[in-house]
Amino acid sequence: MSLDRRSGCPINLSLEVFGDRWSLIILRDMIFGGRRHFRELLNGSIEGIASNILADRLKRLMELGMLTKADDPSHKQKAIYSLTEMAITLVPILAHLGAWGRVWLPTSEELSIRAELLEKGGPPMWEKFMDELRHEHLGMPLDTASGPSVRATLQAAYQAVVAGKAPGASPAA
Amino acid sequence: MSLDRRSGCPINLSLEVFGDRWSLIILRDMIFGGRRHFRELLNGSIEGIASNILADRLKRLMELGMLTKADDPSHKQKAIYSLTEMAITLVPILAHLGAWGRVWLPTSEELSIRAELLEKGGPPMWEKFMDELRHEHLGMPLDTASGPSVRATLQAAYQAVVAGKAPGASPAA
DNA sequence: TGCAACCGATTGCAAAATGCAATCAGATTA
DNA sequence: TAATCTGATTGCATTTTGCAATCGGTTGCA
Repeated sequence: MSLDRRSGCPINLSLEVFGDRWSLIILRDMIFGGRRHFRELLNGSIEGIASNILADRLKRLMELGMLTKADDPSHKQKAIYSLTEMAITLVPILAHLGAWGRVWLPTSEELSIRAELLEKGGPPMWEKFMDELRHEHLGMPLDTASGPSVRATLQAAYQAVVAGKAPGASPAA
Repeated sequence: MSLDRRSGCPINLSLEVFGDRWSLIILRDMIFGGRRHFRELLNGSIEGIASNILADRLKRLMELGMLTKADDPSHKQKAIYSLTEMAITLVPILAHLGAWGRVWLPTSEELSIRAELLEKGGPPMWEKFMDELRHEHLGMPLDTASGPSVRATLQAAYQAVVAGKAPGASPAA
């Protein structure tokens, strides 16, 4: 896909790539949620994307070089979507965006705990996370002695908050 | 203005604020271009925003707490728009966004030189810039012995590139 | 073998957002 | 007083979005 190219300004061009209401949501679910299939993205995101919009955005993101698509060997009709390096390098931007939104917007506690952790982890954590994504999506080698994955760490924090808020659950899990 | 609040996720809420094609362009022109009036924003941006969209987005950004509007004392019919702290803290995000776009998208040299400088300046430069914006827009005191303003520095670099590219101009300015 | 469930989409349609040009009333300038 | 500039507003055609239904093929299970 070619950009409209309203101007050659880096900010404008970035907006032409993901300056809509869904592209970055899809990337967020792939990056932080680990989703790789159409249905996972369709049913997984709390915002409830429509299937035609999802199909359109996946196609667009592929044409822009942010995603690739491959056949899932285990299921003949399943397609598996992978992030490219171009998309993986969005991690610091998403971290900043999450941090900004957490400060200025009415975020919910359980959904902002991950942004908080990612902010506190800072660039070292982002780099570790990007390496893990490169491993998952690009098949790059991964440093073995690196402890639990960043995604697992973020997910555990999320679960802890949800458990703490759920009625009857043990807050001191 | 109330957000649609598709979800309380910080990234989603951030997208609901400026996840469209124009809001961040307007903020970019105010932050980096120093534009404060309707006409400056209308005619100044190279992307060419329509006046009804500009009016709508200014209103929306005001309702979201990103901008304020006041009468310009020098011209009775002129309105002057100011950034709030909420908008000023977008500077690091814009810096990251510009850096990302410069790497991955077909940016033009003259329009990406500012992003490059801002990236090289890093957080210290961003902080200085934000302080200058707080001075301009919020009337905060400014450290006096701080040299030329960040905006002037960025603008000078832009002019130098433009002069170097212009036929007949002196590249070694 | 049958059959329901699931796969990645596609289609049709109404509603909303966008882009564009013309226009507005008041204030300023010449 | 006439032209120009101010921040908008209006009307209208085009585009995008949101939503529900549906599609042909695949899979898992009885």
